[in-house]
Amino acid sequence: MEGSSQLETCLPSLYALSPCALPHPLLAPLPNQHKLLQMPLIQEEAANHGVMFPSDHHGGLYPLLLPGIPFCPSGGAAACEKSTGFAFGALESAGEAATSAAKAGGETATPTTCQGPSSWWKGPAAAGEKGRMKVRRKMREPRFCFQTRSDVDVLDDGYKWRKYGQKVVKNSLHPRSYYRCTHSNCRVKKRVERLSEDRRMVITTYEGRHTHSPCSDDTDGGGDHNGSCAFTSL
DNA sequence: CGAATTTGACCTGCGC
DNA sequence: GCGCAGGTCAAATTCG
Repeated sequence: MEGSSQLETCLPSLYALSPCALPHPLLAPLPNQHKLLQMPLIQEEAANHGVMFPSDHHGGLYPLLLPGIPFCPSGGAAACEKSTGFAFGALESAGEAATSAAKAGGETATPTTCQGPSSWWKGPAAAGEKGRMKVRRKMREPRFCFQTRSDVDVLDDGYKWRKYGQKVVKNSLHPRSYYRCTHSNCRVKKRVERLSEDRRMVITTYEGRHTHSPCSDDTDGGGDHNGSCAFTSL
C-alpha cells in the first residue's frame, strides 16, 4: 500500500513532529530536500498565535507546533492552555487552511479568524451511551498542519494509524481521509488530503498530541527502546 | 480468524 | 429555522 521509496524524503519532517522523542523539534530545521510548502494563510495565524511554520526561504523546515506548550499526556491540553496562555484552538483555522490552500492553489487567502468552537468527540464513555450518543465537545487540541510532496497518502511518521473515515470535501477532487492513532490511550488524529491542483501534494493535519513514543506504539507505555528508532537520529 | 479498511448513514456546527 | 458541509461511527468487506 505504501511506496516506501517516495516516503524517504518525507520521513524526517514527519519524525520531527514527535513531541515525545523531540521535546523541542522546532529548533531543528530540516534539510532542503524535504519539501514542505508554507501556507500563507496559516502563517498569518502563526503571526497571531505564535505558531511556527515551515520555511522554504531559509532552506529550513519547522514543524507546526505551538511553542511553549509542553508535552501534555492524557488530555492535559486545558492545563497547558492555562499555563501558556495559548488557546489550543488557535490552529483551528489551520486545518481549514489546508482546504483553503487546496481551493486557492496555494495562493493567498484571507486569514479567517480563529473560530473557537469546533467539535471533538467526547470519548467512549459518552459515545457509548444510548448507542448513538455522539456527544462532542469544543476542540482544545493542538494542530500541526503541513504539506508534503509524496505519491503516498499515508506517510510513515513512526506511529500506527487506523483509518476511520473518508470524505469527499467540497472544492477538492480528492477525498479526505481520517486516521486515528491506534494506541489505546492516544486520541491523536490526522487528516490527509491531496491538493486538487497537484495531486502529489499531500496535506496532513495532525490533531492532538501523542501520549506515547512512536516506537512503543503497540507495546504500551514505557518503551524506551529507542535503539532502532529513527527518532533518535534527530 | 483477527485486524484493517471501506463506505454509507448519522450527527453537529455554521452560514444564510 | 433550514440546508450544507465536515467529521465520526459502525457494519460490512477485504486482507494478511
